[in-house]
Amino acid sequence: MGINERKEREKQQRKNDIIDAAERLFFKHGFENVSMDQIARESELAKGTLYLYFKSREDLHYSIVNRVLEMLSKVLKRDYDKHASGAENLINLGKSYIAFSTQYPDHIRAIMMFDSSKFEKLETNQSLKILEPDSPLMLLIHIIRKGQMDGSVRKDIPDRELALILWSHLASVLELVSLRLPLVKALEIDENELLNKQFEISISGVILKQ
Amino acid sequence: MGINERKEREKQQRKNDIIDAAERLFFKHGFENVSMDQIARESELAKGTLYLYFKSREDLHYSIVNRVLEMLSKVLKRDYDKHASGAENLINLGKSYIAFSTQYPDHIRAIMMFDSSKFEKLETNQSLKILEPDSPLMLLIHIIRKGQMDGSVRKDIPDRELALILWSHLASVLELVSLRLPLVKALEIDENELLNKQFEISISGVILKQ
DNA sequence: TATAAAAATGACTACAAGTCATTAACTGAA
DNA sequence: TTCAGTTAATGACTTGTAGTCATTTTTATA
Repeated sequence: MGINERKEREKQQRKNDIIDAAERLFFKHGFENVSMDQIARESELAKGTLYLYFKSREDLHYSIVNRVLEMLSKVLKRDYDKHASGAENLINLGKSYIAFSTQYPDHIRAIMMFDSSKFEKLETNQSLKILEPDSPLMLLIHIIRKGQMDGSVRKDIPDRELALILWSHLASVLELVSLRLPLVKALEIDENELLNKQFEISISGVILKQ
Repeated sequence: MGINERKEREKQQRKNDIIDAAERLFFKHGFENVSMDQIARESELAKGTLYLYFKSREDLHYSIVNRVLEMLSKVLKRDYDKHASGAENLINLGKSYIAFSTQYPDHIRAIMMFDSSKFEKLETNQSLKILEPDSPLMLLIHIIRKGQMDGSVRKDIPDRELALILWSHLASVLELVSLRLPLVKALEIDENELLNKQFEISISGVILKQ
């Protein structure tokens, strides 16, 4: 059945086109300031059509987020070194994430703007993507487990718990820098230094000195 | 002019009454699900009146947040021990904050739900309240500075920077617990343990062993 | 008691999310 | 080719809500 395959491909393509259009507008004007009508116009479709591909505005937003997470995931995996220790990988992962956020500030903003309290407005499977094997969080858990095995990471806290803590630590400072920069500036703090220092603090609480 | 004073007092009172009403509804239904009309009804005023006291819905939300921060500030100050070292005070402050969040989960939710990207919709002076001398953040900076003076806290990172990092670390895990509990549960993690472990991790990266 | 100032009102406007009856495009069989 | 059935797309419409403002009510003052 070649036709059904083609249709499926076209459907995915269209979905991607809509996400592209939404992303363009979002990066330009900020998500808050972009309406579904505008997205429809930008993607050269009627508004109703958007709702054939996305359950809600939130769902569309999350699709952008999700694509960013996939990008991030690829970068993090690329930098993963299977011969290095868990601790080394942990440090690399943090650095990669920070580099990514410097390179794609708009994309990071998109992630940080997503309000997770609206999970119920998503297509049913969407919200569980963070728990899929390929997600950044899962990679982090894997690295921590590895570090606990090779003795370079503390063992007294379960891997999943440690991962969640490190992830949210880094994310919180990224959020500070990408959404609350005025506050950071008001305290006369350099945002890059802030990111690096925070990273050093939480990493030093987790890896074991050899 | 006793009359003007009385009027000012009544104005503040009314403002507080509106915040009370909004808070009741918010705690009951979640902020997203409460309209200005409902708040008007609950506070037995017309909708237009609300806008005499608050510039916008966001401004009203922030006023709730602000009152919570004042509560928190009082608690933290009460637990401040001027005879203890900076490090000890730092640990106490963290514990107090965590205890507060356990005691008043709704209030913490209100803080965490506030979207700081909407600062421009606030009454002009509102957004700067975090930088006022009495705020929790400023108390934290003070404690860190003290610790740096008495040698119980690392000196290589400026006080303001360290404070912001610690604050956002703790806040991020609180957010996880108060807004993203399903994720925490999906990873089979106990939320109280998560809070305590995260606290231990970031604090150990900051205080100096004697 | 009259007048001015301040406070409160709620009908109204503007705008955006989401729906759905209708129309258009495509497909596969006759 | 044609046509019926299916799938995709449309956009006018509904619904809900934030915020406004001309009007009314209340309060202070002379």
